[in-house]
Amino acid sequence: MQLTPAYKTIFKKALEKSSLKPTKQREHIFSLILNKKDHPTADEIFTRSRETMPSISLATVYNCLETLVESGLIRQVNFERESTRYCPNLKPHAHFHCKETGAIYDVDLPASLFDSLKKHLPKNFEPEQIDINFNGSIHNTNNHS
Amino acid sequence: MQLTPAYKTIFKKALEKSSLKPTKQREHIFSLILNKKDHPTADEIFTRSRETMPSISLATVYNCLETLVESGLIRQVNFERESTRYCPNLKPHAHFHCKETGAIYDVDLPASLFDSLKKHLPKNFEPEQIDINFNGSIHNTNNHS
DNA sequence: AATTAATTTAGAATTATTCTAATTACACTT
DNA sequence: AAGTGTAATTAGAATAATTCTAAATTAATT
Repeated sequence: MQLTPAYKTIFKKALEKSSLKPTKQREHIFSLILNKKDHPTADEIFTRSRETMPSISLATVYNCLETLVESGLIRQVNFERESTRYCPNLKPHAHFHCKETGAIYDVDLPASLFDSLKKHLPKNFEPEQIDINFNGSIHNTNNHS
Repeated sequence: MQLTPAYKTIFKKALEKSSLKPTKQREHIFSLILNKKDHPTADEIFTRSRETMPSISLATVYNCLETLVESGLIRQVNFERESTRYCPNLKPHAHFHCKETGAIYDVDLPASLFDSLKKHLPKNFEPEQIDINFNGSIHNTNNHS
């Protein structure tokens, strides 16, 4: 679990901007999320972290995730009242939640779609974040090939 | 807290379709949500319910809300990991969550926007529900009038 | 009225997350 | 290199929304 030099710079810059320190734990958790692009929960991240950093605590995982979100390095994803999940994809996208398997998929969307959504807000509403979540199922395409 | 005859019919029909019974408690909670179109939490609904139905229990409120959602009579709204809120507006719309006051506003959207969102899904993804949530703040328009 | 299944109820249990207070690590000065 | 001050980490307790459990009640049907 290592950050590439490029990401290491991004990581340090983002934290410095909020005068937060680039600690071992924060870097470790950031690299874990970057290197396996699923949408893990805090608890899953805790379990994965301990494999290579056995002394880390669950509270630290929660703390680090909070600072990474604040710094804009990762995003939170919430479906209904399930555990919060974390996502390193910072491009404009939505999420699809399969109600059968519980899996979450990124769905890339053009920025223009987000813009046209914003147009429907009253003029004095200032959105900072737009979350688009699909809930449904995934059909098995038996295409007889 | 009374349902109009028209809503009473809608209420009964919707429950019958899932072979659920139109009980006093379910009707009471449905009418409470319809008559005050904010976005109350289960606990707020519990408190309001007790004013006119003092014997109702919190578990029943949760049970009733679940059946009303299943029957398609109301919608759930979730913001981050705050308490689930409930919404009687069944027209296609999004929600705006003000991070300063915590208030939630309905934002009407044309059905066409939901359609164009769906076009970005892989063909075998079948969405049942699309949630669009704005998070931000509301600017004070000091228009010197 | 009797039967059966669904619903309600109170309170216990669960679970994700946050809080608390103590310890540790780090940056900066001397 | 030692001392100082602030931020971060840690373990475990606390919180809060929700779900579960088992008993009691209600409603629909024979």
